[in-house]
Amino acid sequence: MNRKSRPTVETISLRARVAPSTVSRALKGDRRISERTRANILSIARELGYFPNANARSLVTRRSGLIGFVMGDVNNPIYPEMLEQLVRRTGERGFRLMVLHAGRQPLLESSIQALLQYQMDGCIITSAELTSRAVELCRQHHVPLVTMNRVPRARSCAVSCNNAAGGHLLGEMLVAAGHRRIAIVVGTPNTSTSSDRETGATAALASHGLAPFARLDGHSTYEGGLAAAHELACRPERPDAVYAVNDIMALGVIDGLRRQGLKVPEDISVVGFDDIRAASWLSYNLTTVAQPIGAMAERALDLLEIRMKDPDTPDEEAYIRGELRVRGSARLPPDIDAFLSDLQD
Amino acid sequence: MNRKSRPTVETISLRARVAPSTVSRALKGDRRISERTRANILSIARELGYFPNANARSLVTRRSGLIGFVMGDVNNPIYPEMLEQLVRRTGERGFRLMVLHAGRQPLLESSIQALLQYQMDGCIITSAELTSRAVELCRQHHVPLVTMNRVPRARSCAVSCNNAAGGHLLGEMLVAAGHRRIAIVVGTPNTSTSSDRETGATAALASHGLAPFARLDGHSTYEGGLAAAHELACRPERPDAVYAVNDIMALGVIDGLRRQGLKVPEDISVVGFDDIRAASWLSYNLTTVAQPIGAMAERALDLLEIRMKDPDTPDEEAYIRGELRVRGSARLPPDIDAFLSDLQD
DNA sequence: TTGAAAGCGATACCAA
DNA sequence: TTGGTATCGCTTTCAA
Repeated sequence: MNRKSRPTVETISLRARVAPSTVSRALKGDRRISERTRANILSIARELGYFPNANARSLVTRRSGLIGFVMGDVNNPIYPEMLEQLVRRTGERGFRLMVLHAGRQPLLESSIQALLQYQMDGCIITSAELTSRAVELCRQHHVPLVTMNRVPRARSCAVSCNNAAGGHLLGEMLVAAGHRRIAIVVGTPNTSTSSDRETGATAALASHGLAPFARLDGHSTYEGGLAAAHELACRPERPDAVYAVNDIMALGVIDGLRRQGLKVPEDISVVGFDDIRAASWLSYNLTTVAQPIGAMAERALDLLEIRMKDPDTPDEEAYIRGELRVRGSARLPPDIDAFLSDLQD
Repeated sequence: MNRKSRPTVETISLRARVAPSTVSRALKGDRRISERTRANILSIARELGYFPNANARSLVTRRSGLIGFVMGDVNNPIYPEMLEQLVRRTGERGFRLMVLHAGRQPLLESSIQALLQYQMDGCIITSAELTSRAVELCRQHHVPLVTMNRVPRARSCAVSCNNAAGGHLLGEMLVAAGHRRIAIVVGTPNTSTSSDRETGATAALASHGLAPFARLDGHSTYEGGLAAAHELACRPERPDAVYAVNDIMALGVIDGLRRQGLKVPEDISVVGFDDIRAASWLSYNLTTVAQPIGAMAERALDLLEIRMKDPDTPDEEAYIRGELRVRGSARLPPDIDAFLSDLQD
């Protein structure tokens, strides 16, 4: 008995005295196989510790069960949080997640190619850099693609928080709280995430006859937020509130303002967007809009699976509403309860 | 011309009027192929946009180029940081990383099986839960395995920060700074990471005739650190320093102490271990020992690759020394320069 | 230096 | 309900 080589369908078929095709069918629960043979085959398989070779299978079925994931900057905790959601949910659906890339640096050509070499059934992208090239390759090779929290210029499916609505909400809240000099710290330029969150807020301000007091680039990093705060704090006239379009920058903003001796929210309000774990840490206690990453991950996989079955399904975009998390980093509107209940409409 | 089906070796062989085997050899740079045919084949391949089918290849070579990764709690940023290192470095070595699991919950049996079904060439584990079962399966099926920052009871390769040495260092530093009532907040019970970091420090204390002032379980989470701090702050006699065996708990400790009105480090020193990004955030400015995750990732892959080539290579463990990062959360020894230069020995 | 052909392990079609 | 067999795309002997 050769213990080195693992059992295959053939091993089982020999033992069970049936054809390999029968084994294959029995193993995947084909209805046409009699209960007897099937039970027999199953027991042999179990006894042998058999499990199918995914490579051989995908060679013939042309479906690998693999989903590629292109991940953004791991220093923004929202991405690891998305990863966790995706890993669990892909597993539940019988797929596996391959991380093709992680970080701010541009996506390598070789990483995109892995997508094709391994015959991935789909791909999810949350990174900003070089997305268009990846989108192009996916289209060309009919690999279903969903961008998460990123609506690319090139067409593809997209799942996103309703960033504009969230930004609007935050803008409204700041105005309702009496703020008039509201600075905005934007993130990675040319990303829909940043611009939607920004325009949502500016629209809210505009509806009250206000314009942003200032607009700074925070590069979607803690350090960028820190630098933006320094700049704002040193101006002759300071803003009375800062809206950073994501939490990681907002934390930097808070720390930067405090270093300049300002109190948050007494001297200046700060709000963010995402609701990463650190937003609820006591040092920050950040008011923010929670990104519904669980629902987003679920929807992303839905969109992918639909297109695996029918590649001709037209692209679609899904926007899922985020939820306001009122904490302590921003002054509250005097009529906060009314304000919040108005949101029900 | 059928644009639906992708080119294969056969497509190329037909065009180049050579045998498929010749194509295969030319593509992988076999020395025996003449420069002429080889150049021809290469140009045709490029023209066709050919790339090999990894599934077909691994079916025959029995090497998939895939490395499985079992990841710990994503809310501890050290794991995403490890992920980033691993993704990049596996890519550079021509491998791909498949995330089998992420989070605190126990590893599913199905995730372990994916390791086998996809014929992974190796596996890296950083999670604590159910590791032993995974180790067992890997051994049984000859899948090289390295645990990162986790030395399991069951035998396998392991790469780790020199946790004992790091703990010792922190203990020495706290004592040198004049602390006498040093509390320790431990992490996930029964993990070598936590216990080594603890015993390293207690040994240092013992060498000065001290014992830990208290020992609390922080569950390796921010919230656990917070709770531990509350408990310590409420005692009739308080510690004058807290050593949390990882940064994420240390941040919780700091926030917890501050909520109780204590100042860090004026009233109480806090040190951690890992040097996650948030450790350097201004609100915390945490003194800690940096885990050399880049070097650890590199070594983990080394160990894996060696065993892919020669499966009989005996297990080994690698301990890489971490580096003290002196910041502002702990009182400094009066002779800090001397203390630091002593570390050179 | 190149070709022919035999697999790798599973699936799926066509028969029976 | 089951069997036989071609096939997926690539690699690898063994010959030439």
